[in-house]
Amino acid sequence: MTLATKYDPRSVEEKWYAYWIEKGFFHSQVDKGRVPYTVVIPPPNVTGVLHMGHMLNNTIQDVLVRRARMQGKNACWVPGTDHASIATEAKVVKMLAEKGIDKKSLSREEFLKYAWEWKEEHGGIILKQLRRLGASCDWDRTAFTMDDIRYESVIRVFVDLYNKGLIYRGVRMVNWDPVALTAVSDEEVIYKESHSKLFYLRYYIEGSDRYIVVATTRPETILGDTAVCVHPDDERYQWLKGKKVIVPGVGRVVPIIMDEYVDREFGTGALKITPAHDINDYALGMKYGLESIDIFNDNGTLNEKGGQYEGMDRFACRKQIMCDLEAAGLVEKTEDYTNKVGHSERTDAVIEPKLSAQWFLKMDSLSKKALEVVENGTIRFHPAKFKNTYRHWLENIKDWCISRQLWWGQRIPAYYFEKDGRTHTVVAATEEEARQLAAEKYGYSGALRQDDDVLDTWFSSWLWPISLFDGIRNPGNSEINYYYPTADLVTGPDIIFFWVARMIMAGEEYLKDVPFRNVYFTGIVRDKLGRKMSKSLGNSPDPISLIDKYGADGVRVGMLLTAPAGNDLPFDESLCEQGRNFSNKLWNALRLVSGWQVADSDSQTSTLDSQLSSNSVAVQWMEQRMAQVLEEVEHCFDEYRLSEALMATYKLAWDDFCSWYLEMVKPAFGTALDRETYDATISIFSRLMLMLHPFMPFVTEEIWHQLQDSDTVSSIMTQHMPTSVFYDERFLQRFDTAREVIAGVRNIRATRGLSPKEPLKLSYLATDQRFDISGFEPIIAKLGTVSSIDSVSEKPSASLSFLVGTTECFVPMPSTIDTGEERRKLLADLQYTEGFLAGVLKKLANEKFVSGAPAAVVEKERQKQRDAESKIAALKEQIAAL
RNA sequence: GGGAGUAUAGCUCAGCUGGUUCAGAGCGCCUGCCUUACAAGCAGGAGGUCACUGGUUCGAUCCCUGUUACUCCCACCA
Repeated sequence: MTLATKYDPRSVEEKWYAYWIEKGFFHSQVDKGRVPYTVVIPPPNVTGVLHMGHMLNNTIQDVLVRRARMQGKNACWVPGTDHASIATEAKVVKMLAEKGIDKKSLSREEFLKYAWEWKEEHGGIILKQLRRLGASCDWDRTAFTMDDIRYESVIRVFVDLYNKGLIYRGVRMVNWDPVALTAVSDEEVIYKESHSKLFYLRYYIEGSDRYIVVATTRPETILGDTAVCVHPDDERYQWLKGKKVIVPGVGRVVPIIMDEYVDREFGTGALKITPAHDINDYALGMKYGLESIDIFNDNGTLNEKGGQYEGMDRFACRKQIMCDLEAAGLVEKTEDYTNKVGHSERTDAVIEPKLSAQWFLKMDSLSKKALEVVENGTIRFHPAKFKNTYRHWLENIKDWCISRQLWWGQRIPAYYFEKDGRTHTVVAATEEEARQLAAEKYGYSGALRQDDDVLDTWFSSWLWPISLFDGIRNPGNSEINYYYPTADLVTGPDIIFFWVARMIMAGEEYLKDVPFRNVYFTGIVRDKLGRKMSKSLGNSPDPISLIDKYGADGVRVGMLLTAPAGNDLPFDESLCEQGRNFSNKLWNALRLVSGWQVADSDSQTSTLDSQLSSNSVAVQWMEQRMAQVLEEVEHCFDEYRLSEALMATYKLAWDDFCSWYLEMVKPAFGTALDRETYDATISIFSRLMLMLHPFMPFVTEEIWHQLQDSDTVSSIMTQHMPTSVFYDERFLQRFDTAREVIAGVRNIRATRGLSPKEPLKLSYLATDQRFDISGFEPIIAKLGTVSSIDSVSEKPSASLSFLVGTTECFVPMPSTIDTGEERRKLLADLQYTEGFLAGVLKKLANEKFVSGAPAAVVEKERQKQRDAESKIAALKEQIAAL
């Protein structure tokens, strides 16, 4: 069979992925005889499309999962999607608007029908895209945070936590998103620096022509002002005690209050109080019994309390009101000011603090346990620095606002009814149960009204590792018992609070155990300029086009090569190119090997390659080198250093295997390779594919198959990952010496203009016992094109030399050599070495060093001295010989 | 305002308990090569005061002080 010069990923990838699915290799089921290895995917938004962050994240998961599977573990990677309430609802609303349908004109049921249709149509694209990447998810288990099992789990948990007294409803100041028209949690508010203005407004004292100046960034909120506050110890304002002021432009008379909350240094030291629109003002309002005037509609426009500004948008109102105040002479001055303004994570709208009735989850007891398991190492973070972030958040945690004024999500199972002039609440999983409860507790049997709100998306995500195995509805079922806790979680540090911490809480609450043992935090994928990849910047490459261009293996390698845990990943397409080149390199190694003629030694001895003697040494070396790298790789995986593990394997394959090993055993043109070496080569090559398979699933499967007797094999996926065995370090070191000799010869050829084809006679001065190339002579001869290797006691005349360690090696000097150039080089080397020796001697002359340092260190220094001295002598001789 | 982290070759990063794995890797770059596996390649090579400053030590890229620069997280200063 002839193989194409270039590796073609496309056909190979399609073929093998279909094969893997067909054979059910990704599927896992409970098997008590095997150790489980579970990973749950961070569920992407159901309507999302794959971006580079997903690529990185899922590549890492796949590497871990495939490796575990090959280690004989029962690997189970559960995929799924998140309903992403706000994001998805916003998309559906937008889609409807494009069709000319206003959400407000629809009933809840009608809207949800559209939403589910949309989900069925557009949902799950991202999971299909993951297949292109090679993700070995157990697709039979694909879940959705709003499918029946997950929906019911969420509802049950809500009821349970309510019954435990951990969930309560209350009127609080919450973060209101005026675009999505819902409350959001503290974590969903992103504070961004913004260039705004600080306005200084005059508040006249009632019945006086004196005024005080108050600074504000939000002049429109004066419509809701119900007090002005100063510091009780502020000398400037003592005279204001008990006075009242007139809100500028509004005319309302409000009291002056005095409270230590006020920062005397800021602005004028006087603060306007708008209890309805600022969290701190709200607290002060409560403290002093102030009226709370809400001036906004839910969508951020002014309501009827806004008087003449009614119906205006809050920002338009800001401008207008300043205009009007200016005209009325009520503005003292305006300054540029930089402050942080909260934006909605989902809609980017400026968050409005708003007083409303919401559901909250108490965090005190939940967070305590969650902190403990990370502190005591039951769960390990990689990198560990995120423990700090985690601790800080949990120690300062506030109750979680879990209700959202949306329709797309799990509807809160709280039911209301009126009896005896009061509103009562019952919480139950179904309306039927709620009815019973109402009857039992309150003797009520009329109609119930269900709460309109749905739950925060994260209130379903936090159960993910449990609900995927139905561990909420069926506690103690065989799946949850077997697969939980999961092994590794791979996610971004940006959702450590949203998701990681809360999953830990849910795990402790419902299974009394952690949800995972390790958390691998990936970095953020950035572009070459260090900018975050985003749609608006247009700097995010489309992952699928990258796969089309470089192959899935190429892209995977590209992502992994520069992605140490927790570090941001400056993505550059050339990395994928490197990955693609590597695939191709492996492919061509296959082409080489499969083109070899093989001869059994007893039958066709005469046609065997004459270098046979070097082959067994080569095999021996490659085996040892592989064992060494396997050990290194195992160590890397233990510490979740995936990019290092890949790089070590990459070098083993490219440098050691291709550049050295294959060159060593490669038969001369027209000759055959002995059977023994051929078999060893196939074996080594195959194991190399196993080592690379977690990183590059497709190309390794393809090559591995071509290396086997095709009728006896199933898949590389079902093979066992090789493990490190004993290797002889001294042997490997001695081989490196031989490598240096070869490099030395090649260097001389390259720099002195010697033909690469003309054989050279090599000799060396055997003065240093560390220099031991015995057994490697045939290899040196072959790769260095050397016709003879001799140990000599004297430098041969008319020769060029190079040093390997302290040993001088020689090749005959060609007549064309430029002795002047040669002399300059040697002199420079001599000068450097003399300087080096001087440093060593100085150190040895230091009495404190000789007596203070360990004997071994001093001896090393003495060795350096001897080496330098002999090198200097050698260099001087060479110079003289010129 | 609080906390954490980073600073090593042109770029991205290793360097685990201070001492020949101490100055490394990959990419890039330079110079030769279309050597019958691979130019998506082969061979060779050049690049660094280990951010700056003091200190501890016989000895510091590594430990401690301080400085500077950048990054991230948290926080209700209008």
